[in-house]
Formats: sequence, structure tokens, C-alpha cells
Amino acid sequence: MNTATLNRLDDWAWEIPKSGTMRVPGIIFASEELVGGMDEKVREQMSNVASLPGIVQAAYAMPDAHWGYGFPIGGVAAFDPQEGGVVSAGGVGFDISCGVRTLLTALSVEDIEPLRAQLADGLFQHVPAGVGSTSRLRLDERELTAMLNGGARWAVGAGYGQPADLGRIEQGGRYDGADPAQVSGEARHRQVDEMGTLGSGNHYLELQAVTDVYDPATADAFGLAVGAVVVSIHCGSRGLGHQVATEFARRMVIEGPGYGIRLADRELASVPIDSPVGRDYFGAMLAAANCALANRQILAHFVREVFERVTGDGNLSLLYDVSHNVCSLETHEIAGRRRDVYVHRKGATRSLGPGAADVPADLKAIGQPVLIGGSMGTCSYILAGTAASETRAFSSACHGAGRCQSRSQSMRQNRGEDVVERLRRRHITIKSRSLRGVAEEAPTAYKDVNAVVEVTHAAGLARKVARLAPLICVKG
DNA sequence: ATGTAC
Repeated sequence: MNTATLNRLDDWAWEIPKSGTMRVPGIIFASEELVGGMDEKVREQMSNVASLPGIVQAAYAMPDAHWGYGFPIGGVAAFDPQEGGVVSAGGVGFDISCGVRTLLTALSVEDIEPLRAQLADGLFQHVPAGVGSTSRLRLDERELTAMLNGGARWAVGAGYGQPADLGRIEQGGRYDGADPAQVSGEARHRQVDEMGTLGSGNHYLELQAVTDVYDPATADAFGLAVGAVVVSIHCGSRGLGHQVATEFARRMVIEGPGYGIRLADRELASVPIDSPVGRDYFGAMLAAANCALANRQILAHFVREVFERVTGDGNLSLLYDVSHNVCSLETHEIAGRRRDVYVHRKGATRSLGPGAADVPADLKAIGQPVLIGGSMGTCSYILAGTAASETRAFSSACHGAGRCQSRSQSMRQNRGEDVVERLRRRHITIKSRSLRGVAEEAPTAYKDVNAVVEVTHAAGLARKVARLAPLICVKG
């Protein structure tokens, strides 16, 4: 992106000034290098989002932003229903409630070494991964509805994990307001045999070592210490969420113009929050979000089963589970007035500071754990939410490294075998059924996650707590 | 992201 046309607000924030149809400015949190590396499409998409009815304050982009379907990935946008605000399927994305959860183990890096092959093979065999992967679970209609209403709470009730897990999941493990009746038969059908599957693309299951601690007191409260091993799961709502997004994106294109919504790009696909289709989408989207929470809960149970068998200890406690593709109704102070707005975070993680209502009770004084997943073979980070993020970007932070190359570009540049070999030499074990998938997800296809996190920290969106390096990575 | 296109 050409920085000459942006207003530099401070070291870490750049403004796309209001022009043309834009109702609010765009604000990009980035270093000069990161913003310079962003495609002009990001600016175009942010300007389009800033032109949508009812948008408040600004359209935001996190330092990992890159262009996506309609809205940029790494984007945050809030809309006020009292000012004709909209919801958009493209503003949440196709993988509804895709997110990360991190579990703590009692093991150190040294403990893992003799068990490395057994754990890698055990996880690879026990956790279904890949395109079209299916589970040994089969849900009937009644169970599917209960799952869509109950999220991770349903999963715990069905025997996957413990009640204590729920306190460490966003929204207590269940999004309120889900409307399973708005999830089509087709979407349900796709999920009948996909509960407890990892999926493909950038989704993964990783064993990671804590390599650095930046804030010892917070790391201690989170249960993190240098040399400890954790398990992170990155995945979403699989076929069901994708089907919900597909159907509503289509419906919004058809019904949006009836509400006087004119789009610069049909992928912006928006309808008023206060319309039948807007309410249907919001209810269906939250049901899909519950599906993702239940899915990650079941996957964690599978991980615990493997740890129990291989190490004799399956008691992994949950640090946190947070989505980075979701729209939620939240109260924010905007221009001195508290307003209820619908915040779309697409490739952006919520980042609640100390004292916020949804921070787990035992972490209330510290802030919400913010889980940042790196790309395959690179580091991940644990951060903590800040009070400053509330005023800067509706309590939001980045979500990962962010792509800098398309899948096809990455596939042309990399052979899957070479990527696996390169990582093996760095003592990182990759288990995948798809060498093509590995080539598409090669580290070279992503920005430098360290640089993204540095900006996130320096801009006050979240603060660094610990860094994680991959040991074993199970890919879809 | 996705039974990897309508």
C-alpha cells in the first residue's frame, strides 16, 4: 500500500481519510514495513466497509490484515442498528467462529522428546484431519439442534471434557442468541459426521514449547513457564459454518438492494441488522459459532485421550478458547455515549482488558488471554487483553501472521516434501495427509508473526505474555 | 475456509 496517501496518526496507526462514499475513516494498525507490504486491495476493501450503512467510529485493520472475501481478513467493523447498521456474511467470513484454544500440559520439552514419535502418530491417528475428514461421532437431528444451542456446554454434557473447561471459553462456552431453526437442512447434513474433525487449510493441532516469557506475573497466572509444553488447536465450524455463510451471502445479495443498500462489491453482501434476513443470519451465525466451540471442545477431548494413553496423564487444563471470525452484540462507548453495536471481527481476536465482564473470574484482574496462532513451522504467541484496546479498536487484536501469498502462489513456489524436510531439520514434526496442503501453508506464504505481534503490543491492542515454538504439527 | 466452481 502506498503510504503517501495515508495520514500517519502515530508510530503504529495509519488513517485512510474519509472520502467519496465513506461514512467513517479507515484505521490500519501497522509498522511502516507492514502497511507498505499490504495490497492496495486492503485499502479498497476498507473503504468499501467504511461506506456501509450504520458503521461507527472507523473501519479497522490489524497488522496481519490482507484482502479477503468482501471485507479484509484482519478487519474489525461495528454497526449500530439504530442508525440502519448492517450485518454481513462477508464481514464474518466463511469459517464462522474459526478460533484457537490452548491447553496446558504438565510436561516439559525434555519429557516430550522420548515420546515425540508416539505423540505425533497418536494424535495424527486419533484426530481426523484433512479435506472432507469425518468423525466417529454421528449426531442425530435432536443432538444437532442441542449442539447448535449449547456449543461447548453441550459437548461437556455429552461427555467431552469437564465443566471446568467452560469458564475458560469465550462466553462461557456458549453464544447466547443462536437460532438453530435458521440453519438449513443442507448445513446440518454436512455436519452430521464432522463433529470433532480438524479440517484443512491453515487449521492445525500443535504441540508447542514455551520459549520466552515477557511478563512473568501474567505468564504465571496463565500457567505458562519457559520450557513447558502446551497444545493449541486452530479450527472452526467445518462444513456447517461454510454452508451457513454461503447461503446467507447469496440471500444478502438478493435481499440487500430491497433495503436500499448499494454495494461497491457484491462480496460485501449486507442487510440491516433489524430486518428478517439480518436477524435470521445473526441467529444462524451464532448457531454455527456454537458448532465451532463444540468442535474444539471435542477435539480437546481427543487430545486428552491420546495424552492419557501415551503419557499416562490426560488432565490437560484449558488456558482459553477464543474465536477470531465472529460478529457479536457488544456495548461500547462511542463519542462519549454507550451504544449497543454489532462488532464484526474477521481474522481479529477479541482483547478484553482487566475487569471486563467476559474475562474469566480467576483472571479478572489480569485481562483475557489473547491467542495468536502462527503459520506452520513458526511461532505462536499468548498475549493479554488491554484496557487501551477498548478505545483503540473495540477491544480487538490481531489473530495470526496473516497471509502474504495466495495458496496457488505458495504451491508454485514450494514442494510439500521440501517443506516437511526443511522443518524436520529444525526439529519440527509435520504430520499431514496432504503434501499439497503443506505446500499451500509453507512458512513463506505468511508474514512474520513476530513483527505482527510487536505492532499489536506496541499499539496497545494487547500485551505480550509468552512466545511458543512448534514441536509437532498435525495439519489437515 | 470449503463434499477446494454454478
